[in-house]
This record gives sequence, C-alpha cells and structure tokens, in this order.
Amino acid sequence: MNPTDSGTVPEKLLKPYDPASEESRIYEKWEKSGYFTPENMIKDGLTAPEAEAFTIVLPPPNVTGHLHMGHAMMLTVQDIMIRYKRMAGFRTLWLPGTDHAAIATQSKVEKEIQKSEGKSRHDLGREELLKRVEAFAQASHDTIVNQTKVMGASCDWTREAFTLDEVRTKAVRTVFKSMYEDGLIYRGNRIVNWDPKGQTTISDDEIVHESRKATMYTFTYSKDFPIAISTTRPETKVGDVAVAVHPDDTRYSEFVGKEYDAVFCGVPIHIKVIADKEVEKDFGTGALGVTPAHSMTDWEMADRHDLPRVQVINEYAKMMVGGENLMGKKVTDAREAIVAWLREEGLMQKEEAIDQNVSTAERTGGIIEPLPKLQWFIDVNKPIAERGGKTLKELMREPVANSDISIIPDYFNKTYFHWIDNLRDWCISRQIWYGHRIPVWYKGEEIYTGVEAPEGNGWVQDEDTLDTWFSSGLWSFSTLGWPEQTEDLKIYHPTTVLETGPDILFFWVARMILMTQYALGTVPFKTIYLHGLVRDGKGQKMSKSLGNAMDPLDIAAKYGADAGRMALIMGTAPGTDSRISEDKIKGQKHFANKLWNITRFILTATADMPHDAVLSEEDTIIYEAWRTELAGITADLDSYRLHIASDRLYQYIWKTLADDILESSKPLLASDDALVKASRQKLLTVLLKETITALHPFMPFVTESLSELLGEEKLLMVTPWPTSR
RNA sequence: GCGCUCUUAGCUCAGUUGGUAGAGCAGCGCUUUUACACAGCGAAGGUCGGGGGUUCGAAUCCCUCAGGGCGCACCA
Repeated sequence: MNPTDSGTVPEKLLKPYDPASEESRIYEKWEKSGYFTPENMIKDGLTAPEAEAFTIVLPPPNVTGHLHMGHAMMLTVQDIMIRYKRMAGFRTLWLPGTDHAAIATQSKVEKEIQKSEGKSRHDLGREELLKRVEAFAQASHDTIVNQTKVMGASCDWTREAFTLDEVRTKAVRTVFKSMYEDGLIYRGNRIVNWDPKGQTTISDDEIVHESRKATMYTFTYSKDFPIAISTTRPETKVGDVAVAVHPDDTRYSEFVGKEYDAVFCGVPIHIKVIADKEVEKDFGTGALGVTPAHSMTDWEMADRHDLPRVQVINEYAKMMVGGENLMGKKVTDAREAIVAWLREEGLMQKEEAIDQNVSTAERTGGIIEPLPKLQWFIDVNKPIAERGGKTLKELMREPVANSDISIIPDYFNKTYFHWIDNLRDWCISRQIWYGHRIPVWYKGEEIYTGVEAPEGNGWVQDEDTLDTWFSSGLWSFSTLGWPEQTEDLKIYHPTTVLETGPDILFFWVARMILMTQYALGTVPFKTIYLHGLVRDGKGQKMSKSLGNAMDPLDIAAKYGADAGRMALIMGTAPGTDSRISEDKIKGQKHFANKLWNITRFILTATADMPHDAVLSEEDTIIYEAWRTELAGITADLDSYRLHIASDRLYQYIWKTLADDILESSKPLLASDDALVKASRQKLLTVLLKETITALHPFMPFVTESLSELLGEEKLLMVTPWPTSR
C-alpha cells in the first residue's frame, strides 16, 4: 500500500491544511443552510419540535470600533456551547446584537471630531452630532458582524438586535413608565458623581479609583474657632456648614451643639458642631468639616442633622463663591489660594504628604466632583407590591442566593453579594446626547411619561438620556420581542446561559437580573459563565497603547479561526485570566494540520474497506475506550468544563488516535487476514468520524471541511452528537 | 481597611466530589526510502509557596505566615 499516490484521496488533502482557503467558504455554507435559525432545524427534522430550548443571548459588543481578543474569547466559549447543544438535539438559539454604548460611543466620536475638525459637540449641535455618531455606529456594527462571522460564530442573524432600535426603544420606555408609576424611578435633587470633563453624571460603578499623592492640611476656620479639621480639599471648606465629631469623643463634647460664625478666606460661613457616629476619632484631629454639597458622606450626614447644603463648586469644577481670589477659579487654583491664606493667617497647623484615592470617570478620566443635581434615580430599597413587597435589592439577591441562578466559578457569588449589600440608588440620567432620551415630557407643572410622546402642544421632552446599562439591562427579554407576548419569549426565556467577563458583573449582569425580576418576575438566565481576561504572552493586559493587542481577524488569516479558538479555550478555566501567544496559536494550527493528515491516512487506508466489515474483539476494546472517553468529554461539556473537554479531545486525537492507533494499524492493514484488515478499517473509519464530530464545536471549520472530504453530504454542524445515537 | 482569588516541571497553565501529580511550549538525544518535519520515538525535569492541623490517605479541606492579582470602600 502506498497511500500518497492513491487516486481515492481528494487533491485538497494532499497539501497541508490551509484555513484561509476554507473558512469563509464554510461559513457561507452554514449560513446559507439556514440552520443557525432553530425553526429551520425543526422544519427539516433535525431538531424535535418538542425539544428543550437552549438559549444564549450574545452580550452585545459596543459599537465603538472592532472586536478584540476578549470578544474572541466570548464568541468562542458561546459558540462551543451552542454548537454542542445544537448537535445534542436542543432547540438552540444564539441571538446576536450590538450595544449603542451611549457614553463610550459618543465620547469616542467627539474625540475624533475634536481632533480632525477642532469642534466640540456644542459647535455641532445635538442633531448633527447624533448624525455623526450614528454613522460611526453603523460602520462599527458592520465591522463587528464581519469579525463575528470570521470567528465562526453560529448566531441566528435573522434575529439580530440593537439596544437602540425600535423594538428595544419600546421596551425601554415601557419599563421606564412602569417603574415610574411604581415609584421606583424618581427625580430628585441629590448629590451625584459629576464628571466635569464629560459634562455628565455617572453611576457609582463607572468610577475608577486612582491612587495619587496629595497633601493633607490641618487647620481651623478662624482664630476663634476651637476645633481643627483635616482635609485634602481646603477649597470645599467654604461650603462647610458643620464640624462633626464622634459622640464618644470627650475632647470635643463641650462644643457639641454650639454654633459659630467665621469668615473663611473672605467667605462668611456658619458652623454648627454636631456629633455623628460615622466620624472616626482616630483619623486626623477626630473632627470632620462637613461639606454636604460636595461629599457623599457629608450629604448623608446633612440628612441626619438637618443641615443646609451650600454649593460652592459648579459643573465646570470652578468656584462659585468668594471674592476675586476664588470666584470663577478652578478648584485646584482655589485650593492654592486658600492654602496661602491659611498660612498667612497663621491658621495652618500641619501639612503632610499622603497617598489618596481619587475618583475618576472611567470613560473620560475626569476627576469626579460630587455635586447636588436634579437627576433621575432608581430606588433599590422600595418595596414593590407586585413582587411580594420585595425591594429591587432583594429581587437581585434572591435568585443567586437560592441557586435559581448559578455563577461559574461559584466564588463570584460572594463578590456579587458584596456589591448588592453596598448598593445605593442608581442614577440613570446622563447629560449626553447619544442614547435613549428619557421618556418624560414637561408642560409647566405637568409631567408625563409614556411609550409615545403626549398629544397636544407645549410638551417639552427631558433633555437627558438614560444610562446605557438601563437598556442593556433589558437585553435578555427585549431581544425576544418584549413587551409583546411573543412566541420567542415563551420558548426561549428565561435564557439558559449568560456568558461574559467578570468586569461587567455589576454593570450589566446584576442589572439584567434587576430588570428581568422586575419586569417579568423571572430570572433572565439560569447559569452565568464568567470567562477571564485575555492577556498577552507576558501576562500584560492587551491594549492598543501597549501595541500588544491581537486582532482576531489577523489571527484567523494567519493561523485559522479554529486555531485561535482552541488556543483561547484549551487549559483556560472559567474566571481565570489566560495568556495567549502566537506560539500557542501556532500549536493549534499544527493540530488542525494533524487532523488533515490523519484523515488523509485513514481515507487512503480504508478505500477498499468491505461493506460488511465488523469490529474484531480487540478493535471493539479500542472503540469502547474511545466511547468511555467521549462520555467523559460529554459530561465535561454538560458541566461547562470546556477547557477540559477540549484538552481531552486534543490528547485523544493526537496521542491515542494518531500516535498509537494509527501506528499500530499499519501492520494490521497490511495483514493477509482479510477480517483483521477489515476490522481495523472499520475502526479507523468510525473513530475518525466520531472524533471530528466531537471536535466540531471547538474547531468547526476544519472539521466541517474534513466531513466534506469524507463524502458526507449532510453538514457536520447538524450531525447528531455521537453519544445521542 | 473589608472581601475574593492565585502561588504545581525552565516558561504558560490544567487537575470535577481528598486516593501519593498532567499537558502545551521551550530544551536534550535519536529518526528524514514516513499519513503528517506544521512530524515521530525516547529520556530528563516537580519535597504541588513556607509552617501547622484534620484524615488510613491532602495539590485538593481547615488554620497561619509570605508574596502576587482583582473587586469593593465616605478615612474627611
């Protein structure tokens, strides 16, 4: 036997595997089949009509550019789950879409316009800016969809959704109206996180704490004032209304309740000494200057002690009180002016360098200025009658606590609870233009909220837009057509798995639980699978600025999407960060080639296999060993241990099948005993077929190509999973 | 400060419920009349971060120490 010149082997197989020439053709074939749509599977008898649903709604990538390796990880994990379940007979839906990502997208476009045209959003105006942002979003969307297809993702494109399209807008407005009527959404003048750079409020979760060097100043307001206070922000002290000490602090107890007038750097202030248990005796002087308008803690303290709230800093982080030395100055300049004044007056007692955490805005990097503003909030502590008197906080906590939702890996439960327990009301209004406009209209004293604009003249819609996570929070059900009671909603909701990164556990996952529990009274999904961060070969975070970012498109072009997928998934446990290097991907390209050569060998060796070939006793043992391994792999897949399942397949195919079975087959195939030879031919044929079938969810392209070369007419993608026969 | 997590072969990491350790890559030796050099065969390499405990038995469970990573946080 000389396999290389056998006429039975397709030309293509005689050369090394070339993913570039196969992958796009294969994807088109899948897409054309229509089988990404579960209803088509049922129509053609490939899925039973009564089959259990398996649903994943794709975490919608932001339309801010293109996909990176983190997205590639997400797509790989989900596609493996989806392809496996589709083959295993489930009514499998993977619903794709994109996110308008309000603030991220707008600030990106604003930056580009500023750079290329030197214009701000206010120069362009709301309408023109929105036009530009929408054009950018469309282009991004197209790039993203293309990249997703290159990765092999078997999404049902007929159901594609966008967080800002018509159906989703209706869902957003419906939920808003309902929450407003339930008193869960309220408009209030409260202290918020103001980003002076982005000129908008942001939520607590959009704050990033940065460690900086700062100076802690210790001083008194005036010569007559009896208590010294410490602060890193002397400029806010012109807005002080009280000094708070701990109730048990005997050093100051004689002053509690007394009130003082002072002129602080030219600004008259009135200070009341109060006792509050939030004050730490051991910090600084043990006395805290209370600035209700510019500190979250102090705002709450003002609630407790009925203190006035004097705003002294405006939206541009500039002073709004004082004489020439302060009025209109930036806060940093005002700080210097006040420090100078304190020294001059001999009021300064101590200046020491400290490390301090500064709150900055995640998107713009602006230093957060806490300000009192009239904004929209979601009340997380108000009992909801229709939900058994439970609060949103409770509705978010319960399903995870009682395992209606399980998180993989499960130690994230603790992180989740920790976040919920510290949760405050969610500020949902933003002063940006791109996004869902708040569905509230005003006319004089009248206020209207609804899905459609009110009838009649004189109504003016709220200028603000909603936090982008408000619409993302509805994603599990808005994508299925809610608020209409659609068939899709009945069949596919609650969805089965939510697969995403732990970085958006609070931003998004928790909000989805909140919104779904509120609007539908169910969980949005049963399992949360969290993947880790994809780092480069040296363990650094991939980023454009570091120049170490990999483009999934480049990887696919160079090594094949299959190789990229396997490299991402093999050995990467859920929740843990992974490192990916070109070497690792190259290794998987070699694996694809290995499959190619295994197939060449087997095709050639079995060309003259008799139709009535049966497995000998010895070969049955080998086959049963594979079936045992396959059962283990199937169990791993069912428990979402994809990293183990892929590793086992890799090992079985390369070590057991190629190195052991193929090698030991060579003498048997040359045997004079026709039964021995036929048995071995049968064994090889069956093992090849079943291993590439089992590998298909992981490496869909090369396995589908090989299936073609084996003469299969049916798509491997819709071939039943080998254990289900 | 509170919480979570990690520390396993030179490097990167697996290791489902406790049963005395595995892979990939790198490296070493050999192999080029071979399905595949994008390969094969072989050898080598770890007291599973330190210490203590529970157990017949611990990489795995508990305590503690050391060092990384992450999350949360109103230390003014």
